[in-house]
Amino acid sequence: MAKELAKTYDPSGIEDRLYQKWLDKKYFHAEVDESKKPFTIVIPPPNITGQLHMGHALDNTLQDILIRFKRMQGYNALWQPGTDHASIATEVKIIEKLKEEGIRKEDLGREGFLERAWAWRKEYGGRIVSQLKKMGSSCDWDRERFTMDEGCNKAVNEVFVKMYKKGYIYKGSRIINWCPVCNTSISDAEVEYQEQAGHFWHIKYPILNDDDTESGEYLIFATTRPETMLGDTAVAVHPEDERYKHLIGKNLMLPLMNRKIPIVADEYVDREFGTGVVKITPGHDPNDFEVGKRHDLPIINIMNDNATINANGGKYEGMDRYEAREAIVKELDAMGLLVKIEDHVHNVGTHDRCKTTVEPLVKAQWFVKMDELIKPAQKAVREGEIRLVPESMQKTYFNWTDNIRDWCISRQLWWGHRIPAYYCDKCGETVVAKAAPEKCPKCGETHFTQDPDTLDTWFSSALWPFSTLGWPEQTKELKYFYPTDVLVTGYDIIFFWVIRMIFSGYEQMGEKPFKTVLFHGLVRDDKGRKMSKSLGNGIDPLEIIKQYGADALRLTLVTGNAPGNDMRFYYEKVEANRNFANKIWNASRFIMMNMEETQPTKPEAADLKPADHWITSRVNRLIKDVTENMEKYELGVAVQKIYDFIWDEFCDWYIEMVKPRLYAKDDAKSRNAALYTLKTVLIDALKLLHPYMPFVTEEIFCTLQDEEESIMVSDWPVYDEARNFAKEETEIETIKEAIRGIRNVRTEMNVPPSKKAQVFVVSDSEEKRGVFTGNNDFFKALAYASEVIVQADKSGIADDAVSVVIAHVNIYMPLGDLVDLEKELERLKKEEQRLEGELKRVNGMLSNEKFVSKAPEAKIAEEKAKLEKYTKMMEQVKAQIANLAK
RNA sequence: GGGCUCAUAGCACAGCUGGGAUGUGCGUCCGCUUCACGUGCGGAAGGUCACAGGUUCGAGCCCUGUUGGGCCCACCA
Repeated sequence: MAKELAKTYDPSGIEDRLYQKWLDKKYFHAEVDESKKPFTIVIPPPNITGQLHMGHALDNTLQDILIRFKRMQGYNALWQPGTDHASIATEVKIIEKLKEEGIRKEDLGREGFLERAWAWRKEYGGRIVSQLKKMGSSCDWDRERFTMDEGCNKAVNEVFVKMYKKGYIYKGSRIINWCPVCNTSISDAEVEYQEQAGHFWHIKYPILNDDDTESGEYLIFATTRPETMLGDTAVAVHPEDERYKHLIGKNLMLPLMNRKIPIVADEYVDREFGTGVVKITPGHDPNDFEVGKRHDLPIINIMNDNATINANGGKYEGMDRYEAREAIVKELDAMGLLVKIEDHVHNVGTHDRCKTTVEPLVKAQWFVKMDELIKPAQKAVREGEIRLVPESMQKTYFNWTDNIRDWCISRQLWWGHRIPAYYCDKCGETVVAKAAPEKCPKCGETHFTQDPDTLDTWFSSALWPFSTLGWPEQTKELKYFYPTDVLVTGYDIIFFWVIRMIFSGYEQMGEKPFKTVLFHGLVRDDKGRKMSKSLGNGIDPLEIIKQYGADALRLTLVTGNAPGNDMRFYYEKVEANRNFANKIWNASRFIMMNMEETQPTKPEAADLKPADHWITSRVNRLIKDVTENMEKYELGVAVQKIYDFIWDEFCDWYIEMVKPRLYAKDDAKSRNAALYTLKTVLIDALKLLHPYMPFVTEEIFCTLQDEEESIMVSDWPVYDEARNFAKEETEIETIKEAIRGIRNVRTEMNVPPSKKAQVFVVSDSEEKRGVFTGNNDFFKALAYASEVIVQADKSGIADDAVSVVIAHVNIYMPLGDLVDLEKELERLKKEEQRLEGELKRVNGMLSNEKFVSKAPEAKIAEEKAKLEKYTKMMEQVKAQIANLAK
């Protein structure tokens, strides 16, 4: 006996209950099972600092759709979840919190700070997970991992030591990006360039004679960062520059510091730009650093880690970089060395986390050498071993891999994987090992100090596809679930994450980490702007779920969107999708109300009507299309088809067609056949929809079946040739066309629905007449007919009856006074015109010799059929016009 | 400077390997208390598929160029 369903679908309450049921039944859990084929997705681990935002919502919806789809198809589906320690993001957050308590991280010391950090993780780390659950994500939570858990740490150490031994990891002094606020180095990828209004300070340095006396001549140049002059060790000009050629090799006096510096020649200088003279500060500018190397210039570091001037800055020691800038400009001006100041807009590198202007500094850091490592990653994508969806992302991918630079992996932070390098307290020997060494291999000393730095967050994320499956242990999970099948992620982290996982997979596992990468875009606000904290235009997915339900949100995020494209978020769209959930709910409710007394049984073939075959054939086709689309990751296209099928074909047509049979209780067999078809087609549609809208579909499925079984572990529908009914499809299409024509005419004539009329169906084709007599039950109802009369000719039909012309059939409705003959004539003339156009087009094509000789036969046949159809329709319309004119 | 990407109805978007602009949501107009749903039903209006060439029997889709958005990388001091 079917349960009673509420009149409108209310997701609140239902969703949590169903999710709990799925958890209790362990449906999300996957165990290694050699008898089944695995299908694996590893989650892009959200930051433990994170709050669920629309980006997560989209990312996780896509993954959940794929995993539920494959699970229903019979795969052993594993969605491996976990979270990321997000070193900088988290450390910044904790420091902020400490600040509220008036504590600096140094006060706590490393141990104390880490204690706080772990406590923080314990308190907030689970928040994002519980939020993902609200989305309906079917992750195997029993396998939840954390990028800094014991296993991941083991994997990190293993990789670090191995790559160090291979020479892929090295320590070197390089100019790196330094964030003076976070007090750490950051990688190139973490630098964000911002346009800022600044100044060009034009400054001149005195040129020295060979005997070091001032020549009275000057070299003028411009700089945006005058304070760096304290660290200048040269001035460069272009070797071919006629203006300065004679000065090359001479020296200048660096003002304020009173240091003699050379004039060097370097191709790097652009003669066209400014005065064609560049001051060289190898310690504080990446380009200058390179110039310095070429000319063997000394590197002078004038800055402390907090961006104040150090002892090398002479009397400016202790000043902040901007304070020093002001003081220096003032003094140069006083000395008459400041030529002019210009306004200048330029790009300034800032730290993407805290927006502080980064300071290029020369520091000893750990790097990963990329030139060899990247090769298999390039090859894999080039040769199709790894597929990127959409394919156009390959271009971005190669743009990155082709220009790759060594990866700075050390961070001067405490929260993260500590670098497994140990320095001998006595002789300073470096030992890289998974654990602290017993004694120094060089001097035998037993005391070591571990490198204080930690690793870039992405170092552990790069190992995620295999570290989560147990690597470096050779677990059965690793053997079974690796390589994973799909990675779903935003195109914005191709470089940060995707590329690094790929080369790490090949290097550590000797195998790709995943077969396909499905990219999605950004979720923007309704004006197309990025959602951001600073703009305050972010929309909280949890709020949407509360208001409209998770299903409506999920559908909103995937419909009408192609892979890799950005999308805009509209409340109206969510509302529309909420309405869709309600629509299915009510259709199901209707079916169940009609099944209250008896459950339908499988009908005899003879009891099935054309309409039943039609909808069966349609859903069968839908199964094929949707499955194909989903296999190709065309998730938005697939769900659009399901939506259209359910709303238009199933609800607006089939249910309406079947109503007369449900209400007429005298023909039990026909009623049973209709109910059976309603139920089976609905179940098929629900199954197809389930990956997208897991909650409503489950609730209805369970109520409909009246059992505890779950749709999420039911079998995915399979296309079945035996459920194809081409003849009935054409038949029903004819009836639909007739009904649409009748409705159309009636609306145009302002005939109220309550006013029923006789409907004459005239056709010289016996077959066509059969179609109408065979479907009379619903045709009569949907055509607002008081009576349907099917006959071979026009006898007995009033001359002023309104006519509807469809292919091979003429329909007449004697509406008497309700019809304005003038208007009717006008309508027919319009129809005549339309047909004329159609005929012209078809004839044009068919009389084109080139078309007939070159186009495929099927296409030609199609056009010929149309020609015949339109010709016939034209004859009828012309006859009717002549008739009315009488 | 280099690369990528987009331009389709008033708005936001789909449109698979080229075959009548096929379509969705919102909006607009007209009509409907039809016993599942007004979170609904029926009907309608609205598009030179940015522009200019080309390939083709045939182009929204392929090629070239132009214009105008967006993104990424580089960072000329």
